[in-house]
Amino acid sequence: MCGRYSLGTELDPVLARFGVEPPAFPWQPRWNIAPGQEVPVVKAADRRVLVAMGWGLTLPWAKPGFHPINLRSETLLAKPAFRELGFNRRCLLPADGFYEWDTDKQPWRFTLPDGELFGLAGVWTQREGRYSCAVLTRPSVGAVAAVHERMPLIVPQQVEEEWLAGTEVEQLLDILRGPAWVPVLERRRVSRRINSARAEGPECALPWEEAMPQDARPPR
DNA sequence: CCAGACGTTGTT
DNA sequence: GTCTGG
DNA sequence: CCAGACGTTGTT
DNA sequence: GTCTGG
Repeated sequence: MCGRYSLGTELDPVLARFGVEPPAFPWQPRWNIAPGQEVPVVKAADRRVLVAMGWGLTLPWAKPGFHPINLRSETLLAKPAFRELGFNRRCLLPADGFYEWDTDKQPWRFTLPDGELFGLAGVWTQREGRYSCAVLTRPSVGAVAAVHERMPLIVPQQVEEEWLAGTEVEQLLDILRGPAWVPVLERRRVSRRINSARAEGPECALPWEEAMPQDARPPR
């Protein structure tokens, strides 16, 4: 799945890459974005806008404590509770990396080859004036598959506009998971300091080997 | 009809 | 809200 | 996702 | 074990 990601860049590259105006909220490069936190999200309005959303959906009918951070892209449109979000409330979560833990609880970081920015597919809600969002997931492919069964759904730049504003959502979801768009991701094992959601800074992306010796004795 | 669930992952 | 199960 | 807490009363 | 917080 996708329970931690990064956006360790200044604001300007994000504005340029996603074609949005500067947001109303303050900007901080982030290397350890965790569920429950406020995250920058691109959604379509009159134009694209960059707004702050809580990661974890707040739904009008849900009991407190029910805040899905991921939704399966394969079943999204079939689920009564979520299909409306898939059709009408899609968004992108700008990222420059995401983290997955392997079966031995070791964290790995995934990026595009040149550290390029990319968008994670998401859906959003608004409740009492506050936005919230969830990241769509898919079965892992490529470099991720050896680490974890599931990974976030990445929206290639070529289809971002259709993702945000298009109407053929069902087809688009299939295409995004199809062989034409298998993302080329680089992988590296990173320091276990990422485990704590309080950790922050570029050190969160440090290769495991360089984080020795504190990482020399992993748990289990 | 009303009541109850509605998510993911991984682990058992 | 909307669907399923009883 | 992982880490960390998981209780109460009364007093400061 | 299970829930909350980040």
